[in-house]
Amino acid sequence: MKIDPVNILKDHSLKHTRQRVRVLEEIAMDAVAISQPELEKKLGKEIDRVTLYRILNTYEDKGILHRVMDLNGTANYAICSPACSEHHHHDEHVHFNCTNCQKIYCLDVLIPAIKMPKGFKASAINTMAYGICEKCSAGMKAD
Amino acid sequence: MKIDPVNILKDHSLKHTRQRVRVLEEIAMDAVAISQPELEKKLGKEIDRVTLYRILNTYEDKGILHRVMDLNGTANYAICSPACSEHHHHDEHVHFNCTNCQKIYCLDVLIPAIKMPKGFKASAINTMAYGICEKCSAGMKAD
DNA sequence: TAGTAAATGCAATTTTATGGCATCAAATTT
DNA sequence: AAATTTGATGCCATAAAATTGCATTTACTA
Repeated sequence: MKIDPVNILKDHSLKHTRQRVRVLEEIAMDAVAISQPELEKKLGKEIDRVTLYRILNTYEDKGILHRVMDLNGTANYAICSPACSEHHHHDEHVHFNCTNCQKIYCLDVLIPAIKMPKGFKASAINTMAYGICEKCSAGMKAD
Repeated sequence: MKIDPVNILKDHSLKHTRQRVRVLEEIAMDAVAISQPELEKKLGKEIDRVTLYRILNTYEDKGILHRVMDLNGTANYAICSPACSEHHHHDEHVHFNCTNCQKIYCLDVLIPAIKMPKGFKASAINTMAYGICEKCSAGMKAD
């Protein structure tokens, strides 16, 4: 799927700014989710720290990015599927957090249906697998 | 299952201190996981903030507690099953995070087996469902 | 019960996140 | 195209969360 930052912004009636485009470019670059600290390291020279926070929040609110927490409670971001809309995310695939390189992958595997106990009404579900990713198990540095 | 803080400490060759016992008591009290901030609020008068951090870390390392992250990246703690041991957690049940009262429940539902893509080796897996818990959907305050 | 090893509490520091506000840039209107 | 309006950005200050170092206290051992 081709990512076009300009159209994404237009579709969500967000102003087209250099900073917003850069953030989307950076996140779309990898097939994996990228963490807030990593983004900050990559973009820190061109985008203010505070602006980055605000852009990420806006994108999450609008359903452009989805946020996944890793083991350390650090936020990781990935592009949402087109099914996502404002205030309603559909990232119902399994995520994989490599314990070696820390990267988070969006796997092309759906989360199996889970029967909830009586009284519990689930509206979203999230599965994270932890282990070694393909790159790391192949012995190459994933960075 | 009956929780006996003193025995738990003994079993893991940890010194028996007032603070450590209190933390275990507090966490064992509820069937739900309790967040670090909540613990801090409850124990702040009797246990120093830093000590609480250290105790929780120790417990997690030893496999006494397992830590679950909620949507906001806040750490939540629950007593591990007896199968947990040092550096090897087995909390392979589904968690439920109520979006109303914020509590995290350990459901008595196992995480379904998930087929990993070629090259990905999962050693642990974690599923969190988000929605309304039984207490909140029954219209009562869960606090 | 004296000695030792470890846990606690406190102060200081670091890291991470948020809020206010002046300035600047993008879209809109004329 | 220039002016106007709307909102995004950057910087400053502040708040909140987490970590480190060290003196003191506490639990276990001999």
